[in-house]
Parts: sequence; C-alpha cells; structure tokens
Amino acid sequence: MDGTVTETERDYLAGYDPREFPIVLTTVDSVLFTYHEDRLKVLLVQRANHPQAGRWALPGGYIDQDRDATLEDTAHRVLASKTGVVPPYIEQLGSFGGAGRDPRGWSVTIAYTALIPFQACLTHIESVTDTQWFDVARLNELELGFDHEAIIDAGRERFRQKALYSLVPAHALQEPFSLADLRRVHELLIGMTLSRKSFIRRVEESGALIETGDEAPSGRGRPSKLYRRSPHLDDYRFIRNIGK
Amino acid sequence: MDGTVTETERDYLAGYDPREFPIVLTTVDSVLFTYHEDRLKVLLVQRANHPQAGRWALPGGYIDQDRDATLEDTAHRVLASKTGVVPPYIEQLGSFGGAGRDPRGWSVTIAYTALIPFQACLTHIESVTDTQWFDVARLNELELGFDHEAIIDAGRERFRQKALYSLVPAHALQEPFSLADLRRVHELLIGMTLSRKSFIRRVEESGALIETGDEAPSGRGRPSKLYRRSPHLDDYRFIRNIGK
DNA sequence: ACAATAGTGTCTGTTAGACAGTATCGA
DNA sequence: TCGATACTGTCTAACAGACACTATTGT
Repeated sequence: MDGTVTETERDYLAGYDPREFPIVLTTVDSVLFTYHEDRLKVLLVQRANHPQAGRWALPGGYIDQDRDATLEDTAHRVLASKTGVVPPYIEQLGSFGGAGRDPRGWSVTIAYTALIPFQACLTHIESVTDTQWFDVARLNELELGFDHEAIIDAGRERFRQKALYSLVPAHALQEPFSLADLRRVHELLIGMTLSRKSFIRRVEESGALIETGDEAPSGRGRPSKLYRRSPHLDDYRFIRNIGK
Repeated sequence: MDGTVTETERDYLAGYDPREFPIVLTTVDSVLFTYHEDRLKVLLVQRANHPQAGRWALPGGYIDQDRDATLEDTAHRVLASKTGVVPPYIEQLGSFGGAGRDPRGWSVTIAYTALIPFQACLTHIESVTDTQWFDVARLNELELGFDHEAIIDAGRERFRQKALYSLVPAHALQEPFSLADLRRVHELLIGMTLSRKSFIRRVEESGALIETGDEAPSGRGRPSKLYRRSPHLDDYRFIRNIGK
C-alpha cells in the first residue's frame, strides 16, 4: 500500500516541517521619503548587527509571525518603530531577491515605499542617533548596505511616475500646505520645472485637494492659499501626464 | 570578554543557521495571459500535491537555490516547464503574503505577470492534461487554490493600465498580427470599445510596431495590414491614456 | 451590386504650455 | 515705489473622439 495515494491534506500538514526544505531569508524593507528645506530626503538606519554592521540601510526587518497578519503589517510595524507613526501613504514597491544580495544566503526582501510629512516624525527621529534623513541627491556619498541603493532608485522612479499623473506626493507635506510647496515636491520628483498654471488647473480639476480658506505669508510677496488633502487623493489619476 | 563586541562578519556568518529563525514559506507564482478566439485566457495548473491537491492554481513553485540566481529566473524556469518556452513579456506584479493564505503557515508569493501568443505554446500544452488555458471571464465557475483569484485580478488590472498607455499587450499576439486583433486585445483588457482612428494614430505615432508590408484576408472585407513588434515596444509610453 | 471589414480625412472638444497680465505682500 | 511672490486670463498647439468617407475583399 502506498500511503501517499490516500493521504489527506490533514495528514500532510501534520507531517509538514518547513525546515526540511531550502530556506529563503525573507524580510520587509521600506523606502520612506519626505520633503524638507527644498530637498527630497530618504530615511536610513545605521545597522547595529551583522551582516553589514555599521552601514546605513533601509529600515526593515523580519516578519513577526505572531504580530503581523500581512506584509503591510510588517512594514507598518517597522516604520512606526523608527518614526513613531505609521506613514499616511504606503504602497508595495516590489520584491528584490537573489542568491548574492545577502551574505547569509538566498534572500528576498519585499520593499514598500512611503511618504510622510517631515514634521510628523521630527521629534522621534531627533531623539535617536541611528535613524536619519538623507538627501536623496547625495546618496552617492554613502555606501549603503545590500542592494538598498537600487531599491531606493526604484522608489524614486515609482514616485516620479506618480508625480506625473497624480497628486499623491502631497502626502510628503504637513497640512496645510501651499501649491508652491507641492509643485516643488513634484518638480524634485520629476526632475524638471512645471508650469504654475498647468499645476493649479490640475489641482482644481481633480478635487483631490481642498482649499482651507487660510493664507500663509511666504516671506515677501503675495501670501499663498493653503490646501489640505481630500479623502479621494489616493484614487485620483489624471488621464494625461504633466510635464513637457 | 564579550565575544559579540569583537565578532567579525566572517565569524557571524560561520555561526549563522537560518533554521534558528521563524521560517516564511516563499514561492514564485506567475499569471500568464494570452488571447485566443476573442477571449482573454489565463494559464492554470491542476495541483498534484498537498495542500489544495486537485484544485486549479497559478503555475508556480519554490525557488531552486542552485539553479535560480534571481526571482525572475524562478518565474522563467517554472513557466518554461509548463509552456515549453519563456514568455516574450514578463514583469513583476507584486508580492502576496500573510499568516492565513497557505495552511502550511506564514507564506509569501512573489507574483509575476506575463503575456504569450497562444500559438507559441499550443503543442506543449496540448500534450499534457494538468495545464490549461481558462477564459478569464469565467473564472468564477472555478474554485482556485489559495488567494490566486486575487492575484489574477491584480494581473488583469496591471495589463488594463498598460493597455491604456502602452502597446505592451501586443505580446499576446503571434506575429504578424493585424491592428484589428490588437485593438480587440486592448478592448478586452480595458473593458470598453476603442475608436479605430485613435488606436491607429497611436500605433503610427509611437513607432512601437512595424508594418510588415503584407496583408491578411479577414474572412470577407478588405484585407488588413500586418505588423510586428519593434524592439522599443516595451519602453514606449503614451503621455495620455486612451479611452473616453 | 451588396455586405462586411479595413483604413482615411476632417471637424470638434479638451487640455497642457506659454506668456502677459493682475494681486498682495515686505522693504 | 519697487521687487518678489502668488495667482489669473487667454491664446495656441497637440491630440482623442466622432463620424462620414473611401478602399478592398467575398458572395
């Protein structure tokens, strides 16, 4: 008699031991961006443990099988532990895996990418030394761990696309914010200047932002109108890209 | 003396054993679409082993740590084993993970989505009984394994977007093909009819397709011009979406 | 000749970009 | 008043959609 012919799924699961199979090291890393003082910044953490101890790398870690019900839970938990809050915008970026990217063996990281206002986690980040914002334009001065530079590039490219056809980058700003600031975030992401008029028209047409009615003095010059995010912000897609 | 203070990365790796940590079951699954007889089809495989033995599910499997250097290698290997060839278009779709999606425990699948001409794997698929094309409009009649229905939906949505701003769906057609056929593929993906004129204009403007110079009789009526894919097809993006 | 299918010519509406103009602040 | 910044009015170019028209086949 061949036992496998009549084996039930219950029997199979009772005898299943994952340690009998080759093990893939699986982690979740996040690329968190913000905007501060006319610069795009990305959050990095200095690694305390081997491998790559001492290097700056993306905030990430193992899945906690008891606490995390989904991959997004892991990303939320890790980011909250580094910033004090869950970012207002997060999406899955992609997975990066291979035999050589981690010296411990075949590994996969599921990467998320997120946006947060600089002020939302200012005090939390100032209270520690191992977590810092870095100017994304100066990452070449740093030697990052693993393949995290490539993952950050993928995150930038994702938000570059979003800046072309959505107003999602508004999540990088503290409310209320001016359209001048938001346009600047888009310009940094896209890598070119944008027409004021075109940008304002899109904001009005979309309904993805709400005018608060207040104004803010901008140093010298006419004060700017202030806006906040509408609940539909994340869903709105322009059918045509901005930018010449 | 505290050994960890002076421990080198080499020492750490020598003592590293992945079995000491909680194990996440990691697999790669692919959503392969094609077009045949005015229908969108997706490739499914009937599961031979537990869990979910007997159910139809996405082609997928474990990473072969000796053969696969990257995640895409795994997707290629599995798809080639089911169709006889590597599909001409494949991209990473996203990762689906959680505590409850596989009865064996916490699991992650890295999903790819791909396109192939129906004829490219016709003979290979006809030679086996456990691998079949299914009409994507009739998947509700099937009880799929795991969360694979949700993954297929994500793949459809990905290609729905691509159909709005690219000509990537041309990979689902055998060369040479007519614009009528390609437009039909786009219409099925988008879920609405498209203007002939708009579609032809985009093809001409993009340079992503090359006219072969031949024609094909289409039953009755004027014969249609035939096209093949240009090498730039995958890169081209329209700045504006098609469709009202 | 006719139906059926493929492709074209041309008009219109929409919207991005350009640019000049107006509005409102500080100095 | 002047410079600086924010916002608006309006023209133009580009392009999608509509639709009528021509082209080419089988019956």
